Amino acid sequence: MRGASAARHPVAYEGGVTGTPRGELMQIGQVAERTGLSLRTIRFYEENGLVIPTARSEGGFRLYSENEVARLEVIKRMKPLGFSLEEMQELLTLLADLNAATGDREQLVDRLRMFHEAATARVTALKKELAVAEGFATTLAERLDASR
Amino acid sequence: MRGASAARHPVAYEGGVTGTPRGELMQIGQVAERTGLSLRTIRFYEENGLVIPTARSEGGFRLYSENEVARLEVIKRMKPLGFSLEEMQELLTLLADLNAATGDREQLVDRLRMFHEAATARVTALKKELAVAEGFATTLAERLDASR
DNA sequence: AAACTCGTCCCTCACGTCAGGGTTGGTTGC
DNA sequence: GCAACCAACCCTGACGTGAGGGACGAGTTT
Repeated sequence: MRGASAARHPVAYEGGVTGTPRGELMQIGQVAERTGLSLRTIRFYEENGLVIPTARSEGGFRLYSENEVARLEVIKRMKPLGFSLEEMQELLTLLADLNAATGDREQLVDRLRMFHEAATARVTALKKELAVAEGFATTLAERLDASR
Repeated sequence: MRGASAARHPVAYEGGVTGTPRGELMQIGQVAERTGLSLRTIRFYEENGLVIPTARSEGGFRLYSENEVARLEVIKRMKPLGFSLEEMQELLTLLADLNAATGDREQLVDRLRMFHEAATARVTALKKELAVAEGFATTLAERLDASR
């Protein structure tokens, strides 16, 4: 059995002591476990250029570093905003570019502003949805009460 | 041109004075206008047994009564709860059956309770999503601030 | 004639699911 | 000391799903 088997079950996967001694690469299953995403989803994200493994094993296994995991976590945070995968990719590279502090920040910041606007718009939409959902839930509750 | 043209735009569709003189049937376009759903969506709902026109014209046009419009409004209220069309249909008939006060209410009420539970669960999920969305939005705002 | 509607068909998005085969790495048998 | 084996893991590819969107050519209403 492989070392993975030890981490497969509830044996702690803590910082570098047992599991993956910092700097080591993990394969897709471990990434899925840590991010809560499905293997299929992670592969799908790759198909769409969102998260590309840093390496492949001899036999073709995807190998990821902490970097990719972080990227996936960001994506998870973006999801409720309802952006498409394409938009998420754009935003991710946009943020990276901004961090890289390359020349013409103007355009970048402009696009960032647009994303921010879209985000707040979506937030208000979500609030509205939530209100409707709550309303319907209480309607159901009343019906329940009525027919008791 | 149909009388609809007047109502097509923000002319109020108020109680039976101008528009559709109570008791009259309307065709799909008018229903779409009133509910804010697309024609395609309404037809799609029919395909799935959710809302069936009370009648058809000689030539096959769908004709709806206020009843159907009400049903569509209920569906609209359900949507944020994330139920599938099948579940929505079930819930709709369930509510109708309950109103009809037929025999074995026990089972019906039980199912209703399940729906209510699902609804509240979904509400908490929505709240969580909203929180994440808000969090990300402020993250974006901070980035914007930082690169100003 | 203009506006409206019909049914049919293919498209989208973000995955789920299934099939069939390959890889990894530890343990056995020789 | 090394081939065989095994379980767990992973691969690609293809098709399915849910909830519609869009386009089309033809028919209907007004």
